[in-house]
Amino acid sequence: MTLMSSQPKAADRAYVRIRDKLLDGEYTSGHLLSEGTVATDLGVSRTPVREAFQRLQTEGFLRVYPKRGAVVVPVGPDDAHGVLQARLLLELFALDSLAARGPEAMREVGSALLRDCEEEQKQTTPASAREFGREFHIRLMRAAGNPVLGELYETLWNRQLRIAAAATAGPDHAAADMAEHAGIAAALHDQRPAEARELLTDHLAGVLHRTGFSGRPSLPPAAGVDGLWP
Amino acid sequence: MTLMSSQPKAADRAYVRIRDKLLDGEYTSGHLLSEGTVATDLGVSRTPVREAFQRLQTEGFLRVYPKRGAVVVPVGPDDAHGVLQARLLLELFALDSLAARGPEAMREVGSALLRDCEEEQKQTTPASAREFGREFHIRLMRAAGNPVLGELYETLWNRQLRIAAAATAGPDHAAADMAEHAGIAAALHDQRPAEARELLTDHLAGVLHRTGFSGRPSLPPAAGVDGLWP
DNA sequence: AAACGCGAGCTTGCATACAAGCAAGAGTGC
DNA sequence: GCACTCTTGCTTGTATGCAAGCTCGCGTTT
Repeated sequence: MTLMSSQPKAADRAYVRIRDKLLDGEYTSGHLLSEGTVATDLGVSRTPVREAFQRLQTEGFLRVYPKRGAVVVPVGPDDAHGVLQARLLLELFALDSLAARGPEAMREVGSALLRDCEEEQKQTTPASAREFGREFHIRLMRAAGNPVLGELYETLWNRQLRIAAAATAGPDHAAADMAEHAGIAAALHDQRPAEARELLTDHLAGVLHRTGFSGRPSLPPAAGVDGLWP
Repeated sequence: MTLMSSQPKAADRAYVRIRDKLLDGEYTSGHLLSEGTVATDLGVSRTPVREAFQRLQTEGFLRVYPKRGAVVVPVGPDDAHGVLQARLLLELFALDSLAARGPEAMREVGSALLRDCEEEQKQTTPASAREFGREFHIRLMRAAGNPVLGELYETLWNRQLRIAAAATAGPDHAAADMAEHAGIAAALHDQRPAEARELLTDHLAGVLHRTGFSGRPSLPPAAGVDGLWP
């Protein structure tokens, strides 16, 4: 009889451990790592590691070269800006969808988020703060009512983990994040969608800035509206 | 010496063949298929099939249940509407980004797309039409200049393949698609971004409608603009 | 007759063995 | 000294063996 009850699969454990090593900088950008070495490093066979490599490749962490190995893809300013712009596009869409569903929907979602923000602020740890940020934005995204975009956003979040890693590693940017989250939730609760939009834009700009990158994510204006072309 | 020169990996072949079987309806929605049967069916071992299953799961074709098998996820009206709305969001963003880059950028991209549209129309086959549609929209998306969103869009396209399969299988919806594509390209070429936006919206609505689903994909208005809440 | 238990046959998950490809370096011929 | 080749060690890709889990149905028991 086995002592382990309902153990998560070795492939999942390998995925998490490798991802953490990537986020902690143990595997540095540009480094070439092989299935075999990682497998012996984790104490498992190559098969689960291979599975984890594929997941990490689809999420943008690794790039697997046939018969060569997998390189840790470096994350640069372009990637950071691209991810934040994508988040801005999707999350503003979520806000607009929520607003279009009516004031009571906004109030409901806003109050729930606000309550959990306060709950988290009571006793927060770096780990819980990181997890809360993920929950906050994913719940906001789900409020749009489009499951397809919700799933897309989750992969997007995994992509930005490496970018955000630098941020959460800093002083306590978590506090700033939390305050901005609460502000967005409050604006939703008070049914001021325009303010929520501005606060969200500022929040993502803040995230980008706190990670050490310059610039400010923005979306292009709707093409063809008066004034775009004189 | 081996007769096969630079053979693509068996895993890739398995992926394509399984995906085609899914698109052709050989594997019907809700059907439970196992690695072993598919492996013997394709004449390879379970390992490449397993790899293909994972890819197909991330793309929304299959859902793998531990120790049970993989079920072909059914695609319903909600999925169709969600995918088309997501496409609308991303592609309108691409148009706006392109317009923001200036008139000459629009003209350049539009003329290139228009030229290839005419090239395709000269001699088209069902297979080439399907491939051309993919190329058209992906190139449009890449014109936005955000690689992250570009990759996201590709996964989105793979997701909509099952939805579009019904459409391309129909009479000759390909002709309608092609005409609408050309219209969008022409609007870009003539530097009328507002018209391009409308034509793209109509095009996606047409795709949804031709697949047998009702409704029309739309985006919510920007929240907080005057008139949203009286 | 009904309910319970348990084993057969399926499945996946992981480890390992084997083949093939790529790169770099040692060695040889010039 | 230089160039060329071949070997050696690494890597991935695929097949296979084995253990464990989940279902279902048959047999036994009550």
